[in-house]
Amino acid sequence: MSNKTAVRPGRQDSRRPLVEEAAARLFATHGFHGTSLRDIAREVGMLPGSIYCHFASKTDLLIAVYEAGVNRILDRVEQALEAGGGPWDRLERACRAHLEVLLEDSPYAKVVIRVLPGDAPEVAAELTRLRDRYEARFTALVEDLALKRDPAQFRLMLLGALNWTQTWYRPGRANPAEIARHCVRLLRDGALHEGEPA
Amino acid sequence: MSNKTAVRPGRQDSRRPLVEEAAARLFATHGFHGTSLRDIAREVGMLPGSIYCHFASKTDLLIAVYEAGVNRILDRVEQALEAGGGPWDRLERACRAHLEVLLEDSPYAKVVIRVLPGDAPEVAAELTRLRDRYEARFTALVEDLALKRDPAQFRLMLLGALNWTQTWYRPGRANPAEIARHCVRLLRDGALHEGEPA
Amino acid sequence: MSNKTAVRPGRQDSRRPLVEEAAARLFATHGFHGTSLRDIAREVGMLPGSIYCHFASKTDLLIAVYEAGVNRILDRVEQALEAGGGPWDRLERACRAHLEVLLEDSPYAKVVIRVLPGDAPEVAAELTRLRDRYEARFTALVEDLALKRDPAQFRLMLLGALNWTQTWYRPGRANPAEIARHCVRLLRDGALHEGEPA
Amino acid sequence: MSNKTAVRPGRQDSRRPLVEEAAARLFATHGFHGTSLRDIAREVGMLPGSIYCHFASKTDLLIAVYEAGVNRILDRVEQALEAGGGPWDRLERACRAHLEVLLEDSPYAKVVIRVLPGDAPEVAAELTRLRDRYEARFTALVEDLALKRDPAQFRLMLLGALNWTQTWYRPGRANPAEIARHCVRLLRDGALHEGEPA
DNA sequence: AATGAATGAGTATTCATTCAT
DNA sequence: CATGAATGAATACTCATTCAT
Repeated sequence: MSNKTAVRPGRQDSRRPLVEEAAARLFATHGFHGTSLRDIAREVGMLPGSIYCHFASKTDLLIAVYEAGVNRILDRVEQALEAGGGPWDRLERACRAHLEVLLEDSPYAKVVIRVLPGDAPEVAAELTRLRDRYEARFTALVEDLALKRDPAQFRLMLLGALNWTQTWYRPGRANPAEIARHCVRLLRDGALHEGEPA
Repeated sequence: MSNKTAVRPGRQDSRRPLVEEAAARLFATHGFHGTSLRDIAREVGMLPGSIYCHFASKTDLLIAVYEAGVNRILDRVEQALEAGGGPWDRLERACRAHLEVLLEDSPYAKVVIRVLPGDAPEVAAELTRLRDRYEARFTALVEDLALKRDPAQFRLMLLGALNWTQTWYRPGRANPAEIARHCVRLLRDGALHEGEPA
Repeated sequence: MSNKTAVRPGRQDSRRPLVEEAAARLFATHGFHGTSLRDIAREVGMLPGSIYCHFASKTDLLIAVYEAGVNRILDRVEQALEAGGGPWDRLERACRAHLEVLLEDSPYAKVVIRVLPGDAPEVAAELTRLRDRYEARFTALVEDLALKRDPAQFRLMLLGALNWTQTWYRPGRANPAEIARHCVRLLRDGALHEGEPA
Repeated sequence: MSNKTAVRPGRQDSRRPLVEEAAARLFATHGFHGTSLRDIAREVGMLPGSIYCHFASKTDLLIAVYEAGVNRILDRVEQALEAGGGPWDRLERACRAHLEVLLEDSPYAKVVIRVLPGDAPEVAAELTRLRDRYEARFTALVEDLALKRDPAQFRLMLLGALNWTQTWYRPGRANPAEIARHCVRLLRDGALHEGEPA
C-alpha cells in the first residue's frame, strides 16, 4: 500500500509550476489587471479557489512570476557572459541574451517588462526591487565600458531600446541577435560612423 | 468682447472634455484596467452612468483619449519643427517635444505610451492605427537623415529610448531637453565619439 | 406675436402617432419589458426624453397602444359583420377579421395578445378592462349561436385557438381566412362530422 | 435505511435545485424580463452573484427551467397515457394531464407556455427546439385519431385552446379535468352535436 | 492538494425619468 | 416640440478570496 507517495519521495506541490507558468503566459499577454484568477485556473484545469493551495494571493503569484522572470533574464545573461571578451563584446552578448529570453523564450521575462510595479501598488516596492536586480547587471556592464560621459543615460537608453522591442517585435523579421548587434553598434559608433571599418 | 469662441456653439458647457481629461489622468496613472468608470465619474463629480451621455463605452473613452494623445504629440512635434534647421537638429527638437509632452505636459500622451493595444483587445487594431500615426512622423524624420543602414531599426531604437523614459523619469533630474540632446547625440556619434568636437 | 400657433391652427402633436407606432411594433416583437424607451426613440429618430412630450410614461404609452389595438380589432370585426348572415357565418367572418388584423395588419393588435396585463402591474386593471372590451364582442357572437352547453367555455376555446396562432403563424402557409373557416367548422361540426355535407 | 439516493452522490446538498425552482416560480409569474437575478437570489436567500455558481447566465437558467418544464409536461402526459384506451380517450387524458401540470402543479410548465422564445433572442432557437419536443407528443396523438382533414390545424387549435387557459384560468371554477373533457368533446363532435348521445 | 459553494464588493452598462434650455 | 445632460436605481455579471469538506 501507500505506494502512491513512495514512488517519488520528494514530490510535493506538483502543480504549482503549472499555475505559475499559466500566470506568466497570461500576465505577459493581457497584463496583470487584464488577467483574472479564473483565467489562470481555466488554463491549468483547476478551480479558482484551488490556486490558493499554491499561492496566498494574486499579487503573491505576480511576485513569484516576477522573481522567476528576473532570474531567467539574469541566468541567461550570466551564461552569455561566460565566454569572456572585451567590454563591448560582452555588452552585445548580454543584450542578445536579454532579447532572446524576452522575445522568444520566456513569458516570465515578458512579465517583468510589461507589468509595471504600479500595477500592484501594495507590492510595488518589492517589484521595483526585483527589477533593479536585473538592471544592476547592466549597470555593471556599462561601467566596464569606461565611458567618458553619463553612463546612466547610456544604460537607460540601451534598456529602453531593448525593452521597447516587446511592443513591435514579430518573429520572422530581424532576430534578437541582429537587433542586439545593431543596437550596440549604433550606441558605440553612432549612425554617422556605423559603416566605417572598426 | 465675445467670449463665445467655441466652434460648436453648444447650448451649455458640456462636461465631455472634463470626463475625457479625468480619464486621461487616471488611465495614465493606473492604466486602463486599473481605472474604473466609477473612479472617472468620482473625479469629475458625476454618477458612473452619466458618463454614457458622452461616451458609448469605456473603450470608446479610451479611443478618444488615445486619439487626443496622438494629436497632442503630433501637434507639439510639428510646432517644434517649424523653426527649420538640419535633419539632425530637427530630429533632436522633435525628440525634445515628444519627451516634453510625454513626461511633463499631458496625461493624454502618457496614455498613448502606457496603455498597450493588447489591453483592450476588442479595439486593439484601432489603437495600433492611432499609434502608427505618430510613429509615422518619426519615420519621415529618420528618412531625412539619409542613413546608410537600416533606418527602421534606428527609428525603433530611438522611440524605445524615448518612450521607456516613462518608466524611470522623475522630475528634477535630467529634463526632457537634456535627455533628447543626449539621446540624439549618442545615436548620431556613438559613445566612442561623443566627446569629440563636432 | 403668437404667430407660431396661428400658422396651422389644428396642428398639434405631429409625431405622437409615429412614437405610438414604433412602440406597437417593438412591444409586439420583443414584449413590454423587452423594449426600452431608447429602442422606441431610436426607431423614430428622437431622443429618449422627447417621448415624454407625447406620453407621460412608458406604461401610458403601453395603454395607448393597447387601446388602439383593441379598437382596431373591434373596428375590423364590426366592419366584417356588416354583411349580415347567420350566426355561424357571422362568427366565422369575425374570426377571419380578428386573425387578419392580428397576424397581418397590425402590430397594435399583436400587442393586445402578446403583452399580458401582469407585465405592467400598476396598470393591470386598465389593460384587463381594455382586453375585456374585445372579448365581450365575441361573447355576444357566441351567445347568438344559442348553444345548449357552456357558451363561456366555447368562447374561451375559440379565442385560445385564435390567439395562439400568433406563436406559430408564418405567412405563406394557411392564411387567416382558411384558418378561420377551419376553426369555426371544427368547433361547430367536430372533427368526426367535418367531412359530411352541411 | 440509506437516505442517500441521489444519482450523483454530491458532497453536500447543492442549492442549485432551489435556485431553479425559485426561477421557475418567478419566471412563471412575472415573465423572463420581469424577473431579475436579484429577485431570484432574494427568494432563495443568496447573493445575486452566487447564482453563477450554478448557472452560467440568466438565459442558461431559463433554458434549464424550460427543459425541466418540457420534461414535466411530457412525463405527466406519458404517465396519463399508460392506462391505454381508444385514441379520443387517450387524447383527452393527455389534455387533462397537460392542463393539470400547466395550471396547478408546476411553475416549470407555466414558463414553457408563458415565456416566448422571442423573449430571449440569443437562445430562441434552443427554446423552440425544447417546445417542439412536447408538441411532437401531441402530433402523434392527433395522428392516432386518423382524421380525414388537416390534422396539423387540429393540433394547433387544440394546443391553442389548452395553452390559452393560462391567461384566464382561476382555481375554483372549471377544473382541468372538466376543461379537457369539454375541449376534446367539442373538437370531436362539434357544438352542434355535443348534446347528442355518443 | 483540490473541490464546490459561497461571499461581498465591484464591474461596465442600461433603465425610466427629469428638467433647464 | 424637442434637445442634451443628468440622475439614481437597477441590470447582468465578474472579481479575488474564503472555507468546510
